[in-house]
Amino acid sequence: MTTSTRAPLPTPEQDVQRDLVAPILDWYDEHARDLPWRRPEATPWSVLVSELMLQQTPVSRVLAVHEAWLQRWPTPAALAAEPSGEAVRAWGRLGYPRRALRLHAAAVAITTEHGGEVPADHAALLALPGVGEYTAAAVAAFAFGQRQVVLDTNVRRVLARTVTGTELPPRSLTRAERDLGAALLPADPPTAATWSVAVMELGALVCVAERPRCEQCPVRDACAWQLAGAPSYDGPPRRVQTYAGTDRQCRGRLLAVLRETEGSVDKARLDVVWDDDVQRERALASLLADGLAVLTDEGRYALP
DNA sequence: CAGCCGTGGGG
DNA sequence: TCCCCAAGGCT
Repeated sequence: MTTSTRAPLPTPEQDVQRDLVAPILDWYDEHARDLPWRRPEATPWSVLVSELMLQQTPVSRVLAVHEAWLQRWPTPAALAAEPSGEAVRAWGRLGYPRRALRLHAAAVAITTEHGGEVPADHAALLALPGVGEYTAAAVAAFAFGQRQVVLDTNVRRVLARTVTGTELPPRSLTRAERDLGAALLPADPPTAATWSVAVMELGALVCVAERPRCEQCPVRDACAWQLAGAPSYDGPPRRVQTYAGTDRQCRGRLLAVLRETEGSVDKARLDVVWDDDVQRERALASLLADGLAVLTDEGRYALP
């Protein structure tokens, strides 16, 4: 065949498409987990619920709670019709229970302001309680197939390694990372959405934070971090989050009592789960302030 | 923007 | 045991 023009030299974008994007899309096609919120029949509400639950919480612990949640509240309106305390109770031990409150508040907002339908618009999603930049982009992409830059901890780590050549991304999201994410995003919206979930999956299953399974990685040969000899992270030390003895642990103990109790409890029931009086009172006050607990007219405590 | 907000599994 | 950290958001 004859061509009237010589094929142009590959641009950097085309190199990236060939070396990074295509292999990761192929890898995802073969290795993607079958997760409920990824199935074709998954509703935007199911996706939104999953995203809130997955914030800082592993998939393995989300699965059962997500299923029970969707069974009980298949629509935002169904959840909005119940007291927020029921959301907190059904949240179980997923952690960060304020997320349950935010999800309930989001359900109320969706019901009252969006006719009961999860909005598809990024700005409208962002306005929902508990929905930040990441979650808004994720829902727009995964529930509605939009072309969005989705930058979660997995994506940031994969891009840091494969493109930037560092073991870990910066502590906070940088302009450079946003630009990089935008530059890599395929032009076609459905492909872009798949790309976003594919990079996340690679980060979750292969390009993990500790002991990455590089031997399984589809882009190992193109990985800047590998090509640089896999230098270890040299930034400022990452803050280790202490937990034992903290207010967080104390709040968790107190809320567990309320969660396991139908109705209200006497304060003595709370006093026995934490020895330090000062810390316990402070934690209880913070739960009340957060709206995770209420004080009844009888001086007892309960979920809202 | 640094600090805070839960919980449990794996190495 | 202890340490790391897992699809962030909010103030």
